[in-house]
Amino acid sequence: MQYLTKNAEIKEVIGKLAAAKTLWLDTETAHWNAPDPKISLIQVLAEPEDLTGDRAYIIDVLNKPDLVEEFISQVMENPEIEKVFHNAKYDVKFLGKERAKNVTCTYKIARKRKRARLQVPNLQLKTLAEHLCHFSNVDKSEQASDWGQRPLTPKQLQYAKMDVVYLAQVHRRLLEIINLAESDNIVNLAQTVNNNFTPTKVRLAFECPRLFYLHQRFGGNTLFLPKDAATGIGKAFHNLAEQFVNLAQKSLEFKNLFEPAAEQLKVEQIALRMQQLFYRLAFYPYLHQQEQSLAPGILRIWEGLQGLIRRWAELLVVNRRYCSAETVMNKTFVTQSRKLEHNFNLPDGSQQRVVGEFDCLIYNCERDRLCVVEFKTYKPEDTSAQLAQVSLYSYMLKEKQNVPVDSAVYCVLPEFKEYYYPWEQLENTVHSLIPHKLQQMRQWLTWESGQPNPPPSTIQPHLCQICPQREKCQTFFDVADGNDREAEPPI
DNA sequence: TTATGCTTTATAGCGCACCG
DNA sequence: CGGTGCGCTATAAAGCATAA
Repeated sequence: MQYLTKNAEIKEVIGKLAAAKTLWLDTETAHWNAPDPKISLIQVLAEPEDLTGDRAYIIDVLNKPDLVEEFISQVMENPEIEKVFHNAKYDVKFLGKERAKNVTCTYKIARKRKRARLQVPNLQLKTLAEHLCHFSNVDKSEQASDWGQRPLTPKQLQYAKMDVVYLAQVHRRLLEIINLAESDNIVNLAQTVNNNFTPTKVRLAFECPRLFYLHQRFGGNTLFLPKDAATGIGKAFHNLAEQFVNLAQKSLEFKNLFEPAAEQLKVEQIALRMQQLFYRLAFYPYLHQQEQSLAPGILRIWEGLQGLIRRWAELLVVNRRYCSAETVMNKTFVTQSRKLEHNFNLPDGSQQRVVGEFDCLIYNCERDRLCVVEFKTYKPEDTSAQLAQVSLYSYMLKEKQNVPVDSAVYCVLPEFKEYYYPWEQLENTVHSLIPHKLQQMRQWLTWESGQPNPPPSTIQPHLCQICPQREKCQTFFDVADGNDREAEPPI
């Protein structure tokens, strides 16, 4: 350690320090409690690998404002020199304030990273030196001693030199820790990409892996629509169907329909009354808040709703035998969160998360079964893919609540038609088909143009004729895999 | 494509920990 | 003691991802 008290040697050292790239600095002040504290020492370390403080300078600047000024102008103002302090604000107050350039504060760094990684009780330099570096028995007892006295005690000088040693080490460790944390963040960020599948995507992958691939990579439509593009019908229907459930549960008029004894209830009559009620309470108001442009579609929606209500009337009449008029609605229409998620174990040992939400959940008292309902507002072209989709809903709900769950698909347009899949049938589908399919889907998505084994085209040639991305599929896969199309079934 | 909800961003106030 | 500025919290707004 060099303890500098003579003006000439101090000036010489300041001149040397002015050429440094980085300096680790600390100051001691006298009379910190008084109205005008005075700076007493400037400790400087230019060689951070010094663990003993032997290479540290202790510059005595008590009552030497001209030397302080020289230090400020030569070192503090020089933006080429990085000045590292702990709680820099305090020291900089005595060393040029806003004139100081390129100042680093380890206290600030530590605060920024405290929550993320640092496991320390507090952020004092002493604590950081002990917890982050290999120092023990860091003595801070001199910190608040009288730095205005001369001569300074050996203990004070020892403390003064070690402070910058701790500072340099703590600074180095903090930078290491930051780098670690940031590279971790990058990794985490990269893994945040969407790697979930949904039952809808699984259905699509069953219908046509290529369409699934194109949609996933480039977006675009996925619906196999025959020709009449009945736009917006699906959304409107889903909304209205949900409104019906809400109304049925809340409105007394619906409840009153089921007051008579179960044997006296006639499905046709109930259905008609519910249709009328729904028309008056929900559909008519809906009609009038819509633009007239939907007029052609709106009629079809009403037809679909009538079919739906008719079907539900049957179910309600059955359920009425098992419960009261008050409870039949709440019992039949299960309104809980429709969101589902499940991690599937794949054949290759990995896992795949599937998330999704179903349309509607009903309960059949007679069968003592829940049933997930999926609405379709167009003619289904591939019922096995549809089965795959609803089997996922059933399975995921069953896993969540640990009761068997049936599935139904209501094709409400062009006329009401129901597909019903009892759980016993679905369970087998899920176990035998889904894990393999999920694994395939994952592989398909990693396929790049030019590689072998592209996602195969649908095995149902008639779908290609109504495929919404027919041209894209042809050009993309023709270029990528010229002779592959030859192997496909003729359309 | 659209509705929904979760995430990010914006804003502001406040307490607190740091230095000697 | 005293100045400071960061992070935490609460709240609101905007953006983004996602599901069908």
